Amino acid sequence: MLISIDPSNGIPIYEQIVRQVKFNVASGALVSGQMVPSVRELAKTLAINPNTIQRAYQVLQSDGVLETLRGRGQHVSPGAKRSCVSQRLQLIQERLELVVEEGLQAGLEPDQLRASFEGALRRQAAGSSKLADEERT
Amino acid sequence: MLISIDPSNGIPIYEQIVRQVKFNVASGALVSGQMVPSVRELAKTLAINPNTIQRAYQVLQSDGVLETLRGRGQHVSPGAKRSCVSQRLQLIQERLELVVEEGLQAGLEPDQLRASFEGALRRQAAGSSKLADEERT
Amino acid sequence: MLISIDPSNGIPIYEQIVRQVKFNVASGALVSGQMVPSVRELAKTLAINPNTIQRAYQVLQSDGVLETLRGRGQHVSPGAKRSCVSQRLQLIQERLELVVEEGLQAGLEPDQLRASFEGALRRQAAGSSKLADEERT
Amino acid sequence: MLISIDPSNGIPIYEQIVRQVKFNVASGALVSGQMVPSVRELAKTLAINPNTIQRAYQVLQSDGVLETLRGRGQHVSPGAKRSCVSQRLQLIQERLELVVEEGLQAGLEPDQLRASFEGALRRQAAGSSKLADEERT
DNA sequence: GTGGTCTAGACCACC
DNA sequence: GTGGTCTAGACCACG
Repeated sequence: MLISIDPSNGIPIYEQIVRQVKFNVASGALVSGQMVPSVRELAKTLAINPNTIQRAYQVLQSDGVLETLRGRGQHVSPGAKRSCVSQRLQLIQERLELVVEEGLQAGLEPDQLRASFEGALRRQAAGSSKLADEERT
Repeated sequence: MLISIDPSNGIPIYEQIVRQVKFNVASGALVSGQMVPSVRELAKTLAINPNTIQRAYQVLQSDGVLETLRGRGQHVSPGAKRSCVSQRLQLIQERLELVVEEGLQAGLEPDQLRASFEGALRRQAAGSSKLADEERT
Repeated sequence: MLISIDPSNGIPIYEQIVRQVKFNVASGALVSGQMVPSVRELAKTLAINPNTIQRAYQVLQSDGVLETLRGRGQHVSPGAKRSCVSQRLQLIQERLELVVEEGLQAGLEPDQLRASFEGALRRQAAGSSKLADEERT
Repeated sequence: MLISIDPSNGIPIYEQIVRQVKFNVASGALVSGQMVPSVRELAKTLAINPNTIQRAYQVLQSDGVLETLRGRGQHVSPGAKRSCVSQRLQLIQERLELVVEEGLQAGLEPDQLRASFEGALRRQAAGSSKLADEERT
């Protein structure tokens, strides 16, 4: 599992952790039942106050992503992957809906929006395939 | 000009005002040279602290949307419309790019994304035309 | 609104606050839209660290009971009463179910349980009416 | 004797063990004089830290349920059954009292509570008789 | 004035 | 060793 924090980007640190853990669960980098680093350990590796990690883990617990095993630590709860993935897809859907709405409100024709969309798709596909190529080397 | 504030949606109130003024300029509801309400007046009609209006106007000034006429108040600067429109289109473009990127990262196929996009387009087109119909009555 | 804290009863302080606020909402002592004391104020009156109050309010927010109004404080969200009441009734129902289950498992006959239940009902009714009488004086 | 542990349900593991041993004594699955598994043995079968078993046994000793036989281990003390049964009945009584009290406080009428109680009784009776049927097969 | 975040350090129960 | 709670004090954005 890889977590990286940017303390100066406006998003609260605990929130960054929450998102990245959910992202890791959704992408399969963290599987159900797997232990996550202890509060103190993660705090040390990220050079962050343990309270902040604690808070992130609390949020993840109340979102049903983590479960604590008494005295042993925290692990990814069963079923977490499914909920994280569906959450993520729903988020994307909502944002797509929103940007389309704003585009139409701004006076863009559906065809103009469609062209922008296809352009974005081409650029991103190119970028990611380039990345994949680089990884292959 | 129509401005509506929601004090409990997380977005700072001054930011809500900035966005809605820019929106109104971009859509033509506010034209260059037109005076905007004074700080005190707007504060009273929105039932909001004058400091907040003041701050919103400051941001709009430094963004080149408003200009102070000494002793007479504020008016929409010449050329504001063009910059607001282009800002808006750029913002939409960026967000579209971003949501496409996330969708691909989440493992969606381009065709799935395209289907979501077309669905959103249909729904929004239907919604807005219905709204226009209602306005016509 | 009346909140009283017992720092030595095992239940975390923030949890005691959460429960009592929900209780007050359910009983109508706090109505939708009403402001609750500010974090600092409540902290002072209860002689408790503001962080602890903050935490209680956070929980109440994520439970949909409170909403923050930017820069002005927190108020009871619309619809909070309904959800608090239904939560409470559901809790009572679950506990009743549980105690009946345990009673039967312990070998008690339904009639014995019923007698205990009626006894409890009589005692509580007597106690509460006595209380009501005392309040009347 | 059957003991099952859930490390992620919030109740301390040693407490879960204490309850289940008392339950087994009350129900007759463990009779006075019968030896209980050694700390190490139970720790191994439950895959739990021996310290935890040790603590559970300590509590059971101070509650008068278990007795140490020097060098031979622990056995159920004489009279343990009676005290476990009475403890259990008292606990049930208390909880019934409490739930009735809360129900009345929540504004429920005695008749409503009674209806809930009878409903719970029916459901549990049905559930347990079905279980008994299944066991018979 | 308001809430929100973060740090530092302490204490506790549990395993 | 683990997580959970609490205190104290600081800083920030917002109104």
